[in-house]
Amino acid sequence: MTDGTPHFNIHAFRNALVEWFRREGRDYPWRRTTDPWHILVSELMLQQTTIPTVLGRYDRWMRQFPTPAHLAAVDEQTALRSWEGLGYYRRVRSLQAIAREIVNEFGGRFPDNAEGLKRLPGIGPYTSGALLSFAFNKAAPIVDANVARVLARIDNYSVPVDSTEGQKYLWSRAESLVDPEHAREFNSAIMELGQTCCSISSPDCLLCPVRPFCSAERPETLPVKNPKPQVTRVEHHDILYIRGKSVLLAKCPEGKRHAGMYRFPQREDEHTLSLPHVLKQTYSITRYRVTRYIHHVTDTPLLREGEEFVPLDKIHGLPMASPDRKALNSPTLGKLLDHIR
DNA sequence: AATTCGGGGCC
DNA sequence: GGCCCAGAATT
Repeated sequence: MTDGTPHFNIHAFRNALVEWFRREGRDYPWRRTTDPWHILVSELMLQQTTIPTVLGRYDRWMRQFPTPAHLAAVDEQTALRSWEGLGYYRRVRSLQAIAREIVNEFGGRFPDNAEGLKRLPGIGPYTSGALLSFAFNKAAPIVDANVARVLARIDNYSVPVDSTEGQKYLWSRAESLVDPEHAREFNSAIMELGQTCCSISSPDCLLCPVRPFCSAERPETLPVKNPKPQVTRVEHHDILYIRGKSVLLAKCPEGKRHAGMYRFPQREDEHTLSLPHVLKQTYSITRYRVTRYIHHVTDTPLLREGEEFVPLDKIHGLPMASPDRKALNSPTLGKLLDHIR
């Protein structure tokens, strides 16, 4: 059933969804504000990151950087350190670049149109629509994983939602559905529906406010997605080398993964590999399944580009990826580092 | 059109 | 362990 059929009354659909949201919608910090800076921070944090994770970080970030000027004023290292643990660190670089542009070029004001917003780094179709609707209450469409799931089910649409054709269809559909009178609430509502009634594996259609408008025959089988890339297993060998009260760390180069962040130096030579490891970790990063060994080196290693000795009391302030921070805070390494504390 | 970029939470 | 996510940028 689509809005071309006599059964689909678009006004009734919008009203049912918005009224349900007014009753049942959950309270998030980013739903208590229309300040574009606060909305922008929440949207960048939430890109490919779950609400529970962001809830644990959002308020602290907003206290530290209450305005674009606050983030614009600190160095990149500080921004990365504050983002630590959230991953996809390009997001915080984009956020800081936006903050500086807003302050220095736009007199502290955000663009309120899609063309202006999409020119900013890290802002694509979704985040642009989110800012326009959540901050400015403009009738811009949004399509995220929640909206894609809801729309695919409502239309019983079985083309992969992550295909070009699927994306084109969903964006067009979202644009035709968004309520021009209540854009902010409508977009919040359709996302909320995807998180609650219209969840992935066990949709609760009995509680769904828009069930009369839904064509899904087997909702749990929708949406269809393209297959994921295969997981590759890799092994990394890194070193812990202590000199005086300092530890040898490497700064990750620009343009690569974890750019600007610090890590334990990598060594894959036979001598290092022959040393027993003091720590073994396994973790996943994007499509890689990593087994990582940290070897305790006592002979002075040859220093490489980007490697430097960092006093132990300075390491806390440097940005590190989660596995490295966890390694540093592990009891095993902690015991070794206690000697130089 | 495919790949790169993290990490935590959940099952 | 595998799966998922309030995506965007790059190749």
